Amino acid sequence: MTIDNSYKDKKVITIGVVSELTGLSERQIRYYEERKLIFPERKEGKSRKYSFNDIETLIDIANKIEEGTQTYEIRQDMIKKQKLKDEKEIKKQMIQGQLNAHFGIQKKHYR
Amino acid sequence: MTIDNSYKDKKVITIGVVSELTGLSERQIRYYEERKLIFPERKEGKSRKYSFNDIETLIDIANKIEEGTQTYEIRQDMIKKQKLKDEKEIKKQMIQGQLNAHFGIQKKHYR
DNA sequence: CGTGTAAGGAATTCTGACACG
DNA sequence: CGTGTAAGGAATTCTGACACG
Repeated sequence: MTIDNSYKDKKVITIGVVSELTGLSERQIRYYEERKLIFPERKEGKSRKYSFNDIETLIDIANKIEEGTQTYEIRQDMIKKQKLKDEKEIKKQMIQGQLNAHFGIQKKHYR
Repeated sequence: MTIDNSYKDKKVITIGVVSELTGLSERQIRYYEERKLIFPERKEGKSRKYSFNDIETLIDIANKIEEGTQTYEIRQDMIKKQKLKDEKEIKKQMIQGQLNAHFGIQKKHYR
């Protein structure tokens, strides 16, 4: 689940290819960026570069819009989901911290 | 080993990005194509598109050339390796065929 | 042989704006 | 609100060629 993100997350695809792959117009793709739904990379005033992950996100966005969802709502949902994810991560780290405090040093004995 | 080739093999990257990612000049990248070492995709007279796999291949090529290997030799090696791979695949299928001929139908009884 | 470069053209991408609904 | 489009400019890519070694 955390393996091979190397390719999926690399922002290397131009908007033309993204358009072909998603079936969306370049106008739509740029607009969803304006509405803060996707975040292509841009080096020194150059052209936008997208990742395979961005493409999947775009397909999800397109589906939701077809269902009548507004970009604002989509954004709220994305923020909410991210928040939940962050909280889980923090909890996980806290529990790990507790465990380490109690058993961290002893661990060495087992190995 | 056969999972997630979906991204690695998709030809979606322009030559400019490939150049950045490999450190090779566009001239070099096009030349290696001329020497049949890489095979970008081109739709209707459009620009070349490369995959992440192509990028890895290019890095290997660059290393070999630095060592003094000529493009012709690199190509021969690639052909040889491909041949070995094909032969293994055929053998595998033949053995599978034999097994199926003997036990193929009975398999159903076990399940 | 492998690579650089200048040349001219074609295709791509970008932005800001007007339009419609 | 979400999307199309024409407009003009900038950046990208392409090919064939000459150059060097």
